[in-house]
Amino acid sequence: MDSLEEVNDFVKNGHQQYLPHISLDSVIFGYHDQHLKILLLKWKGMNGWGLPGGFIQRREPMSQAANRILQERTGLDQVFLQQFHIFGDSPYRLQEQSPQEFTKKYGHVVEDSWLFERTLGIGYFALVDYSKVSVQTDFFTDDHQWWDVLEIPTLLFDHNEVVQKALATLRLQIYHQPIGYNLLPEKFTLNEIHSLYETILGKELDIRNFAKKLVSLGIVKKLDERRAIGPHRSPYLYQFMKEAYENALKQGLVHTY
Amino acid sequence: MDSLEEVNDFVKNGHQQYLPHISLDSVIFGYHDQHLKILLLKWKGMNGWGLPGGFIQRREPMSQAANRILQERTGLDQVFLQQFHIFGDSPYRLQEQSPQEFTKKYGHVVEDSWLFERTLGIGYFALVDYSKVSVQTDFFTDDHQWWDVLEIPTLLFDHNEVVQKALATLRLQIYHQPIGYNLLPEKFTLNEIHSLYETILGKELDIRNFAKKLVSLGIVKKLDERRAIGPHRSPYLYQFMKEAYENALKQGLVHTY
DNA sequence: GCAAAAGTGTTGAGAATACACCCATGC
DNA sequence: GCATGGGTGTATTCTCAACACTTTTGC
Repeated sequence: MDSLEEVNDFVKNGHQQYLPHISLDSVIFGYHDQHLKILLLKWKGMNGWGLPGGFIQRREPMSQAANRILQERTGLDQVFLQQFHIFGDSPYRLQEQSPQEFTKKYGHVVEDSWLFERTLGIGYFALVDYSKVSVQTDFFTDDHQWWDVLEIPTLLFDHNEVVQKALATLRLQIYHQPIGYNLLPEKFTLNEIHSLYETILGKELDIRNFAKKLVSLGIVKKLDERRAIGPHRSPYLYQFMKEAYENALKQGLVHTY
Repeated sequence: MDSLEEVNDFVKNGHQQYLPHISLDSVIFGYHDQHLKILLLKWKGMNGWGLPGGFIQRREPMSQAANRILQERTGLDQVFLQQFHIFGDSPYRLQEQSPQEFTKKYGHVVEDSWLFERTLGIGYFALVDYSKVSVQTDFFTDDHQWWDVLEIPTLLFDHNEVVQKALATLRLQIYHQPIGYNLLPEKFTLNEIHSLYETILGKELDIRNFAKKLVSLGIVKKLDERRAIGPHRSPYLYQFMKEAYENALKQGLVHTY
């Protein structure tokens, strides 16, 4: 959606293609340099940041819409993607938006649009390999940036609430499901997965006990390879045991870290 | 909504009052006689059972809508009520409904209605005191019944999936949150809460270990009272420690049963 | 006294935690 | 040789799980 014509059509007639009153909002987590980050977009004209999102096509399964939106935005496919909450209570989710606001923001006159009506937001979160993402912006957004989860600014709409809920869900989920397959490269060092878990949980984990745990759960295995890392001892590489991992995803784990 | 006029108006003009494309579906759990039960309604004309549900008013917070619908249906207020999933993938959630079908079901001619459009379902589950519920039916339903969760029949729409997901969520949640405050009378015996947990989890729990656990978590306390139960030894009564309970609700627990 | 349900404690195994020193590498 | 990060094992504590007999009560 780049040309003015396309945008005009979307604003005026989008409800013929998309379900009105429902948006999908994606919290895309990436992990880089021992920091857990979230992809934010800068809204044109509003001078503020918000989550990427989109709408569900009239005859498209909801989860397919979530995948499509992620794909369009990041180029990624087949990543971990999961709904976690619906947002329909905050003041922003109650009121209609005004046409004047819209015109002011985008310098674009519109009398009426399905976009101004009340919209509930379905929150999805994704875990992606930071390095593989190539972000597309569109007419409504003109910049993107990865933000450390500890330094998220005040966001547009109710998106701070959405991010907080996503984080809380991720932290809870890590007790029941293995996490990391989509956040780490295929082969990784113990330190990398260790600080990933520390980062997500926001607390320190003894690395020796942590390694024992992961291996005893059977979801990672130590390889016979090492990675050269400059002036220091070369760390061993680890890899997820795909089968055990998938199994744990489905069955759920009960344990602590 | 009883008179034909009201129903007609709802079918034709309901979208002026309610958000289209979105319904709320409630899985109402009650506990009675050592069985976990779900409240189902019998759909008029369709000869099948389904979950109670409703729609969100245009300017009503979503969670308030969920409470209102529960209140209208059961007379209950201030119970545990929580969203757990949105359903938008099953074949039933993809297609529009046909006016002919509607007419056949309700013996009622309608050309077109917002009710025929594709509708996503927001699943809520409630935990209620079985004995306090007094069920209201409406134009679309003509009977109600509590069904044992182990004996749920084939339901209308995608409601079997909704029920299964609600159960799975409840079972997962019981590892992180205390449950029972809304399902049991104020004072209860150890046996009662014990079989509640056994029922929800669908497995046996050693009653001695179970009691130790609950007390050590600090969410119930043993009272100095007993209940007379006929020809047998009188059991002690227990009570939830409201503060610790609320705390555990908010903070989450990590432990096993 | 007997049938039915309630009450109660201990032990062993396994898991979680805490903790510190040596190794490899490049400069 | 030294600075930096990586690697490894053991002892202690705690939690979980398993298990059976005695007490109360009304008839």
